[in-house]
Amino acid sequence: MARHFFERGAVELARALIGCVLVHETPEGTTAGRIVETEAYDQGEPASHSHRGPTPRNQVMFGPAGFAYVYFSYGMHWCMNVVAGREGRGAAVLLRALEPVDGLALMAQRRGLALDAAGLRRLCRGPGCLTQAMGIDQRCYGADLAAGPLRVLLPEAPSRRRIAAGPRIGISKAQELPWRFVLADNPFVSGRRA
DNA sequence: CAGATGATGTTCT
DNA sequence: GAACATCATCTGC
Repeated sequence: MARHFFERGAVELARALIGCVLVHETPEGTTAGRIVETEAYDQGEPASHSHRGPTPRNQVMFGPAGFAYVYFSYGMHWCMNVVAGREGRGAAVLLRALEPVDGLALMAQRRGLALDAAGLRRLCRGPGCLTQAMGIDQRCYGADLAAGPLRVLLPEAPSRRRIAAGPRIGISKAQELPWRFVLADNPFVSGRRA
């Protein structure tokens, strides 16, 4: 994926990433998933980690677009963002769910799930779940998503995308913004559909 | 199905 | 001390 693809505002990038494929090559094997749910975060609204300016944790959000912002959530889970916007703007897109595409056995092993219908649906449903399935953690902080072992690809066969927007999940501020995007009617999205 | 709750560590006030 | 961009598991419909 060319750098140019990522260089736009978080809301626009959140829509554009729906249907793209996230790949991670590790010594254990390769996993890949189609992005079916995203959320936009920008320094101009109070729900964003970048709202109060750069800190050691969020500094990559203020750098150039197309790099990974990975943070530790609730003492248990890793969450992954794609940095958006121009350098100096704290903007990023949270990946909330993937449709598993490749390396399903490795994903199931990392998640401790069986590869039956129920396990398959839960493999990458939720921001903490998809990072566990893909083997994403603090080592991926700042990773270049345009080229490298963790990267974003355009879909091989771009399907017609019906994208629905709604309020973001799990936040207490700026709840009115419809900055969550899902691939409509996709069974792998987390939470509610809209 | 919906709603409540505990586990757990980092960051900020 | 509180808040937190979560998840699995429990309860009661």
